[in-house]
Amino acid sequence: MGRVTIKDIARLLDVNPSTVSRALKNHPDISAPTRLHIQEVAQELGYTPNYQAIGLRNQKSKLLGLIIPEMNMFFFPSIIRAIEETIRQKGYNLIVLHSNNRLASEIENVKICQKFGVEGVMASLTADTQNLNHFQGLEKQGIPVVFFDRVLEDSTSPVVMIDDVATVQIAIDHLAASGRKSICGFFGNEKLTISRRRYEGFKQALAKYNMKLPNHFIRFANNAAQAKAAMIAILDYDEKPDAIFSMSDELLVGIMQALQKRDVKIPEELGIISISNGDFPNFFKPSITYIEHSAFKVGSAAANLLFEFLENPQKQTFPKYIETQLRVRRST
Amino acid sequence: MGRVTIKDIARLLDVNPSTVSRALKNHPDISAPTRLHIQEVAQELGYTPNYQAIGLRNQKSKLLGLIIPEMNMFFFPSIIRAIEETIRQKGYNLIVLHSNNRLASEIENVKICQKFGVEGVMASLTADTQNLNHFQGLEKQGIPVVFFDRVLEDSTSPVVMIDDVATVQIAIDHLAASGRKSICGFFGNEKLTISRRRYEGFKQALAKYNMKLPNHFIRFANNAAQAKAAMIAILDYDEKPDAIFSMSDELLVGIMQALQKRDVKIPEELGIISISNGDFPNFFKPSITYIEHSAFKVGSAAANLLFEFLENPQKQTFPKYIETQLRVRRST
DNA sequence: ATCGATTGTGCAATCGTTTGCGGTTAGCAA
DNA sequence: TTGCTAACCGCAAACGATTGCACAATCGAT
Repeated sequence: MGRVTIKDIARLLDVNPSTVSRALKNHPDISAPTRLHIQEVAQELGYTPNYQAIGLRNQKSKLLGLIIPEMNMFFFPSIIRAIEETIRQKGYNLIVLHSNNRLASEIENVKICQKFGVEGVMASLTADTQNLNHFQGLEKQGIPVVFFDRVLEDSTSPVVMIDDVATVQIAIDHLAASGRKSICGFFGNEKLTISRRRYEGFKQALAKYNMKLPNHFIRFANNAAQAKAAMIAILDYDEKPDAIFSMSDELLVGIMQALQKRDVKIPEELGIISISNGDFPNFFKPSITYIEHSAFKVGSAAANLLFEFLENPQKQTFPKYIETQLRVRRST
Repeated sequence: MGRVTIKDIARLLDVNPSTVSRALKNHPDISAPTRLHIQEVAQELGYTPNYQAIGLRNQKSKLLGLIIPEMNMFFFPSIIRAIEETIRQKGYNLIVLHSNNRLASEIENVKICQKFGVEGVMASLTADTQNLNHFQGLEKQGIPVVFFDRVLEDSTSPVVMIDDVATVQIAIDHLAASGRKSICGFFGNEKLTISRRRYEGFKQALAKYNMKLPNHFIRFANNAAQAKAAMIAILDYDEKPDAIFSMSDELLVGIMQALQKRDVKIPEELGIISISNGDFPNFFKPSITYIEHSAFKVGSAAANLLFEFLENPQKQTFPKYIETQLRVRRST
C-alpha cells in the first residue's frame, strides 16, 4: 500500500535522497558500488518515479493534449494511433479530450490541458468554433498548439491539412474523365471551414467543365443519417445526378445506405467518389473509388510538427499539406 | 510566458499564499471582501490550478488509465466515448494507452499508469496476455483495476463483459428457428479467452440442435483480412454452410467482403448473424441481423464499477454482465 | 608534512499547493 | 480595565524529486 519513493529507499539504505536520485540516473558523482546497490534495491522494491513530483520540479509533464470534436469510428481512431505512435517514441503520453461537438466542451478541454500542464496541444475544432480566443491562454504560456483538419480559416497557428481545393479537383477530374456530367456534392457541417473549402473546390471544379449545379445537388449533412436522408431526397427529384461526390467516409456511409435501400445500380446509374481514409470504400459492393486522405499521415504530421515547436519555439508557422491520392475502384 | 500561480497572486496582493488558496476554495476563514478580491484578481490574471502540485500534495491525480489492446474503428471508439462521459462528470480525465496487440506494450502501459499516478485503471488485454502479474504493482498500491471484454479466465479482479455462452446461444437459436442447419462460426484470435468462450457457447448451442460441425466450419481469424480469406476458403468446399455466425464486427466486415466478392445471395444462399456494437450491420445490403453487444454500455459499466472501488476499496469483486439483445434484420 | 586536486556524499532550497496550528486583532461582557 | 471569544490571516511543513553548492575524505605530488 502506498508507492515506494526515493525517500523510502534513502531511509532504508541510510543515505540521502539526493544520492538515491543521482544513483538512479547514473550520475557520475556516485561511486559504482553504491550506485549498483541502490539500483538493485530500487528494483526489488518496485520503485516507480513519480511524474507529478518530477513534473513539478522540472516544470515538465511529459503529457500532450489532443482535443477532438468527437470520437467517431471514421477518422479519429487512425489519428490517435498515429499520434500515439509518434509521441511514444519521444517519451510523451497523450491525454485525449472529446468536445462532443460543443464549443463549451472544447473551451473546457483547453482548460483541462492547462491544469494538467501539458507541454503541447493538437486540436481539431468543433463546428461552432468561430475563433481561437480560448487557446490564447496556452499560447501566452508558450505552449504550442497545432491544429489539424477541422481548422479555422484565419488561423495564424500551425495547421496540418490537405489541399482541399486541389483534392476535390482530382475527384471531379476523375468523374469528368469517365464521362459524368451532372455531379451532386455532399459536404459536412456547413459551419466547418473544411466543408466550405471543399465546397468551394467543388464549385470551381464543376465550373471548369461547365457543368451545371442546381441547388439540390449541393448537400450539407452533419452526419451519416442526414446524408442518407439527403440522398434519398435527391433520388426523388426529376433532375437526377449521374455521379456523387462525398467529402468524407461518414457521409459516404449514409449515402450508400440510401443507395442500397433504393437499389441504385453503381456505377451504371450513378458513379460515386469519396474523400476517405481508405477503409470504408472497401466495405461496399461495388467498392468505392476514393481519394485517399490518410488520417494516419495527418496524425503523424501533426505530432511531428508539434515536436518541432517544442524543440524550437521560434519556428516559423506555416500550413503543412498532406498529399492525397486517387484510388480507383469499381464505383466509377 | 509562464503560468500564473497562487504565489504570484499572493505576492501581488501582499498576502500569504495560504490565504489565496483558501479564498479560491471559499474557505469560511477568509472574509468576504478579501475572498472576492482575490477571486477577482485570480480571474483577471487567468490563474489555472496546477494539478501536478495539487496531486503531489493530496496524493491524487484525477487521472484514470485506459489500456486497450489496439485502437480500431470497431469497438473502442464507443468504449472511449462512454468512459469519458462517465468519468468527466466526476472530474476525472483519461489517459488512453494502446498496447498494439503486444504484451510488452501492455506491461509498459501499466508502468506508465503508475508513473502518472492514476487513481484507477480500466483494461482490455492483448491476446498474448497469459497472466495478470504485471498488474500486481497497481493492486499493491491499492489502485483498483477493472477489466472488460478481453479478460482472463481466472481473473479474480472485477470484470465487465457479456455472457458469451448465452449470447451465442441466442444467435444460434435464431438461426435454428429460421431453419438453418449447418452453421459456420467465425471467432477472433484463438488465444483470447473471449474467443474461446464464444466458441464453447457455439459448440454447445449446435449440440443442442444436433447440428454437425465439420472442422472447416470453425474459423479463428485475427482480423478482417483473415476472416475474408477464411470465408473465401469456405466457399470453395463442397460441404457448404447455410448460415454464418460471426463473433464481432471486425470479422463481419471481412466475411461480407468475401461474400460480396463471390456474389453470394443473402439470406437465400446463406444466412448471417453477428455479435455487434450495432453500426456495421446497417452498412451492408442486406442489413445484417445481430446480437447487440453495446460497447457504450460496457464502457459505462466499467467506469462505474471502477468508481465503486474508488469509493469503497473493500467492495466485493464479481463479474458484471452486460445484457445483449437480438436485432433481427434482413440477413436471416 | 603540507597543499591541491579529486572523489563521493550530504544539505537545503525549490517547484505549487494545502492545511494544522498559532497568533493578532476587534468586539463584547463583566 | 481585564478577560474571553470569534473572526481572519500568516507561518511553516509537507508531498517527491532534483540540483547547485558545500564539505569531508582520500590520494598524490611536492
